[in-house]
Amino acid sequence: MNSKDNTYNPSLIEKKWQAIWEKNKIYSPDLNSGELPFYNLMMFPYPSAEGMHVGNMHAFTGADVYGRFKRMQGNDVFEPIGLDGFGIHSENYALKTGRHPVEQAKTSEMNFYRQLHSIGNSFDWTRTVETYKPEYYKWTQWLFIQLFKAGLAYRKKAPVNFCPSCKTVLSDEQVIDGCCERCNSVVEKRDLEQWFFKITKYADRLLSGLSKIDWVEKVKTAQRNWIGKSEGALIKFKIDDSPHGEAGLGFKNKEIEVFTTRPDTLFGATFLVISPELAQKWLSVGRKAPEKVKSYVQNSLKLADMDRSKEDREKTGVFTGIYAINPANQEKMPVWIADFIIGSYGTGAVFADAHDERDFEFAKKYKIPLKPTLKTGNRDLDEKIINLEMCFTGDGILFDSGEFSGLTSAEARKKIVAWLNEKAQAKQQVNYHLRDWLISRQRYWGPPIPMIYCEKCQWQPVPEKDLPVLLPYIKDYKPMGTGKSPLANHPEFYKTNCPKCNGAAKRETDVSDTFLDSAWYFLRYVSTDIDNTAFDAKRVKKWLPVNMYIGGVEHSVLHLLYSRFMTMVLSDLGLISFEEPFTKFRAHGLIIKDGAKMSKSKGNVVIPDEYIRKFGADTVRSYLMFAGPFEMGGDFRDTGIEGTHRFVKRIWRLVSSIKQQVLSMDKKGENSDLDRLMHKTIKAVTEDIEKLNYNTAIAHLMEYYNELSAFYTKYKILNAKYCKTLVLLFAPFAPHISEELYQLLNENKAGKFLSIHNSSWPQYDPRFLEASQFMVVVQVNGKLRGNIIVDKEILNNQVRIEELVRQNQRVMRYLEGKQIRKVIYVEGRVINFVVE
RNA sequence: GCCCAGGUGGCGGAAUGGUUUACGCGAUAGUCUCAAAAACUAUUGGUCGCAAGACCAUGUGGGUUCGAAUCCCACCCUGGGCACCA
Repeated sequence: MNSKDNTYNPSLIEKKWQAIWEKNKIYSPDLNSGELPFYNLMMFPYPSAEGMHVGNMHAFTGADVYGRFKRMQGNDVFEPIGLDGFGIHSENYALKTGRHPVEQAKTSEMNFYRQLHSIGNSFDWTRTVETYKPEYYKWTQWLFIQLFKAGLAYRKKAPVNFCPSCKTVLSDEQVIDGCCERCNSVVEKRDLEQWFFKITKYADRLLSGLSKIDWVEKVKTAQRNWIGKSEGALIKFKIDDSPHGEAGLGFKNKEIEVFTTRPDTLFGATFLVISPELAQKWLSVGRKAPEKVKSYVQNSLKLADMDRSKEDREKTGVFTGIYAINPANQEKMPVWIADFIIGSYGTGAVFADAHDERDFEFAKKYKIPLKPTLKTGNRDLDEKIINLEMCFTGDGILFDSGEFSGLTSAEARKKIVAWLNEKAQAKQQVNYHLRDWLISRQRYWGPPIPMIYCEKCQWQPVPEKDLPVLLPYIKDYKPMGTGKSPLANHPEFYKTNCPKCNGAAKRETDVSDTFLDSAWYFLRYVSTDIDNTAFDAKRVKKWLPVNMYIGGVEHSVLHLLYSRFMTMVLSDLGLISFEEPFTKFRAHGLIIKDGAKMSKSKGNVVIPDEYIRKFGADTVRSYLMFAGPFEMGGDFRDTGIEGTHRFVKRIWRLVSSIKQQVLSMDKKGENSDLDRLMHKTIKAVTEDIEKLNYNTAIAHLMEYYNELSAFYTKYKILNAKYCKTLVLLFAPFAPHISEELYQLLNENKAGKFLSIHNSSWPQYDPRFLEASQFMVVVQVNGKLRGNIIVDKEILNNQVRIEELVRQNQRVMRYLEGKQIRKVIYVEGRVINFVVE
C-alpha cells in the first residue's frame, strides 16, 4: 500500500486481503498431514431467508475468533462452512417467493456465500458442503440404507404429528407446545404409516454420554429432560372376573399392566385409571360396555393432544364397571377411564392413590375412596394427610402397608418390587419420554428416501450402486396435504423394478427430514474431494470428533440430539471409532435490536451488509463481539457501532503513524510501565478469548491502546513491539486491518509472505507482571478512607504499612481519638482499621 | 408447578469476599474551523453543601463477616426450557 496515503479504507483492504488469503490458501489445512488438527465448527446456516442477518454474523464471528486464536497458537485449524439448504425451511421460502426450490437454491447460495465471504471468517472455501447437491445427498441416502440394514430404520403405522400448513408429518422434536417448529400452526394427529429411526434404542447411551462431553449445561439439561428417564416398576393387576368370568376380556391375560415410579404407595392404591387409547382396544374386542363409557372414549380420542394435556383443565373420567385386584393386599379396585392418562407413555394405565396430586384431585371429584399410607413424622402434617385434607407427594414412612410398614419410601420401593417379583407380579422397569425419530416428510425438497416397495419382496433398499436416487425437477412441487409427497404424482419417478426379484415395484415417494441432512455433515466436510465414500476413514480419524462446536440453543433437542444418535450408530457399525461428535459445545447468545427481539414481523431484522459497506467487516465484527458476553448476546445499536469504528480507526492511525520510527529494532520508545501493561494485556486477552469473553478481551485492548496513545502523544515516540502486540492480539477480531498493519510493521523484512494469521500468538512473561509499587487501600470500619503506595519490599510487613498509614493525614483524621480494636491486612490489597 | 439463566449509572455492560460502576455509548463543556462534520481534551451514579465533605446507592427484606454485587435464607420481577410422563 502507498505509505503516504494514511486514510483507513476498509472496503479496499478487506477485499484485498480476502483475495490474498484465498489465493494462498492460508485457511485450507492439508487434511492428510496436519500435525495439530483442530476442527473448529459452527452450525451451517439454512439459506432460507432473505439473507444472513447480524445474529448469524455474531455467531459466525464468535466461532471464527476462537478458530483464529487457535490457529495463531499453532494449531492446524479446519473451519469449514456450507449450506443446510434442503428441507422445509428453504422450501417454504421458495413457496413464498414463488420461485422453484431449485432456482431459489442457486440464488440463495450465491447470496449467502457472498455474505459469508464478506464477514472475513477463516473458512476453508475449498471444502464447502451443500446438502441439496446430489454428491452430498447420495450419502445421506446411503446412511439411510445403513440404518435400514442394521434394523434401525423401520416402518410403522402410528398416530403422528401432522402440520396442516406445511402439509407434512413432523417428528416429536419439531413440535413446540403443540405447534409446528417452522410455521407455528397447531399440529394435528393423523394415523399414517411412516419411516422411523430407532433412536429410543440409544436413549440410555444418549443420556449417559452427556457426562463425558464438555457442553454448556443448559443444553445437557434440555437433552436429559427430553430423554426423560424414569426408573420404576411394571406391576400386574388381575381383573376380577367374577361372577361371569368375562370382565377381563379385551385385556391381555385378563390383566392390566401399570408403570409406576412409586411402588412404595401400592398398599394405598384404591383404583386404576386407564387411558382412552387403552380403553379403545378393550372396547374393540366387542365387549358390551355402557353407552356412557363408549362415548367418553370416543370424545376423548377426538380431542387434540394439546387440549387434553392442559394442566389447569378439570379432570374428567368414567367408571368402566369392572374391577381389578391390588396384588399387595388383594383389595378390589374399580377401573376408571380418564383422558389425563397418556396412551403412549408407559402402559397407558396407572394405579391411583392418595399420594399423587392428580389422583387425589380425580378421586375427590368422583368420590372414590382414598387410603393414605405415607406419613412424615410431623404430627400436624400427618393429621392432615390422614384426614385427606392435603395430598402428600414426597417420600415418607409407610403405614398400613403390611410387612412394609415402618420402612422409608426409598427402602420400600426396592422391597415391594422384589416381593412382587417373586410372585411374578412385578418387575423393574425404565421408561423414557424420548420417542423414535419420524423421518418421512411428504414434501418435495429433500432427499428421496432410497427404498423400493415390491408386493412380493416387501421393502428393499435401493442398491448402493444406484445411488443417488435423484430428486427430479418437477413443476408441481407444492405440498398436497393428502399424506403423500408431490413425487407420488410422478410415475416416471416412482415406477421401477424390485432390486431383488426384478418385478414391477414402486419407489418410496416421501423424502427424509432435513435434520437427517445435518446429522452427519461434519463428517462430510473432511471428504468433499473424495467421491467413493461418505467420509474418508483416515481423515475422520485425524480430525474428528469436532474440537469446538458453536451454535444456537434452539437445536438442543433437535440437531444436537440427532447428531449424537447418528454418531453412535456409525460407531456401532464400525465406521467410526467415537460415540460423541462434538467434544465441546458452546451456545452463542441472541442479538437483539434496540431492546427488542429481531423478527421479520416486527421489521427490525438487521442485515449486516450495509454496515459492512459503511464501516468494514472488522468494525462490525469487533462491535458484535464487544456488545456483550458472547454466550449471552447483546443489543445492536447504530451509535454503538460508531464507537467501535472509532476504536478501529484509532488503531489504524497510531500504528501507521509510528511506522517511520519503527524501522530500527532498537530499544527507543520503551518504557517499563508499558512493558508491564503489555504483558498484562497479553495475559488478559488470552484468558478471555479462551473463555469466549470477547467483550472483556476487547475492553482490555482498548485500555492498552489508550495507554500507548497517551504515551505517544506525550513523548512522540513509541517502540514498535507495543504496536505489534496490539495488532497480533486484535487479529482474531479484526483480521483485515490487523493483516494490513502487521505487514506494514514488517515491511522492511525480506522473505516471503507470512500472514499475521499464521504468526505466533504473543506470550506473556510473568516477570513483567509485578509492579515495584503497590497501592494498598485503607479502610476504617470497612469504609474506604484513602490509599497508600507501598514498595514491593515491605509489602508483607504489616508494621511498616501501619506506619505509612499514620503518615497519611487524610486517613488519620478518621482514627484520631478512636480506639483501634483490630487491624486486618490483606497483603497488597487492603488494610482495614476496626475502631470502637 | 419444576429446572436453568439473569436483575449493577441515562444505555450496553465490568468486577478471585477487599476502591462498585472497568471498557464503550450517550450527555455537557472546550480545542480546531468562516461554519459544520470528523478528530482531539476535560467532566459525567444520586441527594445535601459555597466548599471541605457527609450521607445514600448493585431487585426487596433479613443473616454471616473486620468488610458482601459476590456467600446463606425468604420474597419480588424478567428471559428461556420442561410440564397431567404416573
